[in-house]
Amino acid sequence: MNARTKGPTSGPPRVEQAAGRVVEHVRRLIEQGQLHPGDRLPPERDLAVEIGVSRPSLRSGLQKLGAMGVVVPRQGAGTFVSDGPPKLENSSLRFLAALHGFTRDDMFEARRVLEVGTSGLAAERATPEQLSVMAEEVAGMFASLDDPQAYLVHDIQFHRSVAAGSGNPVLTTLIDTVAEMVYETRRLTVERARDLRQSAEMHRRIYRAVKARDPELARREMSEHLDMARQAQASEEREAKPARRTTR
Amino acid sequence: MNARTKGPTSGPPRVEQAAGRVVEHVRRLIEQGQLHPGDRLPPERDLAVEIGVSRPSLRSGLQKLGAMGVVVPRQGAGTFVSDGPPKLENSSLRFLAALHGFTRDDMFEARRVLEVGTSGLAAERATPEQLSVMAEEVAGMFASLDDPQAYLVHDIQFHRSVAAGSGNPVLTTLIDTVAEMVYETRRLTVERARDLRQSAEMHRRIYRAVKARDPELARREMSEHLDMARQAQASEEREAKPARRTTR
DNA sequence: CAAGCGAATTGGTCAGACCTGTAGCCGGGT
DNA sequence: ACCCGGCTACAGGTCTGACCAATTCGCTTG
Repeated sequence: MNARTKGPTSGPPRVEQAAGRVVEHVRRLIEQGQLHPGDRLPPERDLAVEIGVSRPSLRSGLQKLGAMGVVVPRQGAGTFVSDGPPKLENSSLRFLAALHGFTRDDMFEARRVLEVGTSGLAAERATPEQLSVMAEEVAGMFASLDDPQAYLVHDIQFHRSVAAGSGNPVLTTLIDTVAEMVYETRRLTVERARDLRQSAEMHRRIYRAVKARDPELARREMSEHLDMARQAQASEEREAKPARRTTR
Repeated sequence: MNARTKGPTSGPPRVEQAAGRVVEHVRRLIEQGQLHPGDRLPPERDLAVEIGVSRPSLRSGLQKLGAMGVVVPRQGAGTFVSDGPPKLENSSLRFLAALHGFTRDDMFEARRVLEVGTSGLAAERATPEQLSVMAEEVAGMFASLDDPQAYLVHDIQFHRSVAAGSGNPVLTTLIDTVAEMVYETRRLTVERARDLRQSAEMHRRIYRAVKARDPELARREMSEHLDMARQAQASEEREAKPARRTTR
């Protein structure tokens, strides 16, 4: 029975997973410099032949790459290598949070470690252009003290600009990933925020420390700010749903 | 049921991606506590019917979840919710590195920001058990000064134990992800390492600072150590391929 | 020459079939 | 009575082939 004619192809016991082969193949193309951000991949039908797997398998592999944020498919147009800012798929952290019970405080703490260190680096290296972006965002915050949602956008952008000022894309990516999760929650509660002016003031102090090239001060201000922000959000949440327990 | 008869007439622009639906469905199961780490998912054929997509589409979704490290398929047995330590798929960072040209120094710097902050937290909170794990790994390092590969394993485990000592799973996960990439390279060059004794000595100093509950000192020692490690690896690499010219 | 239309291209999905690996049942041998 | 071997149902892994939906772009037409 086992000796019966093999299936449609010469398929020997391939231990290689088809989807995995696809990922490997694309990785090789990228690492060999044959594929750059923004490039279009070959059509699925061609690529499937090229790699030697069926189209459904190829598609599984592309889904995998899509989940990693490496490629972006556009129906009717093709599949493209991601060209936006580097970003780990945030849903990944979401799942880990749900599976292992990460708390909001854990997130905030991780963010604090990341951003405190990064703000110090930014104070050492931020370019004048980057500094001016920070300044604009601070101004934007002061200009939208009566519009919490708009304020939140400037808040996010300010932190991104500080991260960018460090000149380290790895740190920028990590901060984006963690911060996004925090902000996702915040968006729902920010309407209840008070003391937006005080928050804007703290951002301005961070900016001034960075501009003054004082890493130590920048770290201290950032640390203080994030600690305050954590408490603020906790209080907003308590107010929003006093009976809400931790979503385990 | 719900036969989505998509007649050419009433066809509403259902942009719902099949694979996306699968991910959403599983996420809901997890967040509702109906699926815990280690659990087995329903068979693909059943799950496909339950969600209302075809099996190939379901499989695409599962690949996506697999790429995020949420589920682990085992041929013949079933698909299981990951129960190991939380971990972002490292290949994700590999791709970002290849796509956006992250350098080894960028990685080391990110690691330094993460681990310096985390070692401070560990100094404040590590439990006696965690401290003893750290001590064991330090001992392991001293015991394998003449076996670079074995030394490297203890090195890795020591850093993990310090991260664990912070009690913050988010930080632990992030450090694992970044560190893994660094070690991946290191494994190839560690044979050329010199000064393993000095490295072990530095680890011991970190351990003593953590045990002494001195966050400031722990941070300083960790920072110094990682800076030294970065230089060591750079020198190992230069030695490994001195004739390597611009191949890019 | 410009606007509009339709065919070719390309991703998105489905259905059915077959192979391979795993785990548990069951019988025979010890 | 116990243990070991093969057998079988189950579950994941893959393929073929087809059709739908969105986009692009060349071609026709006013």
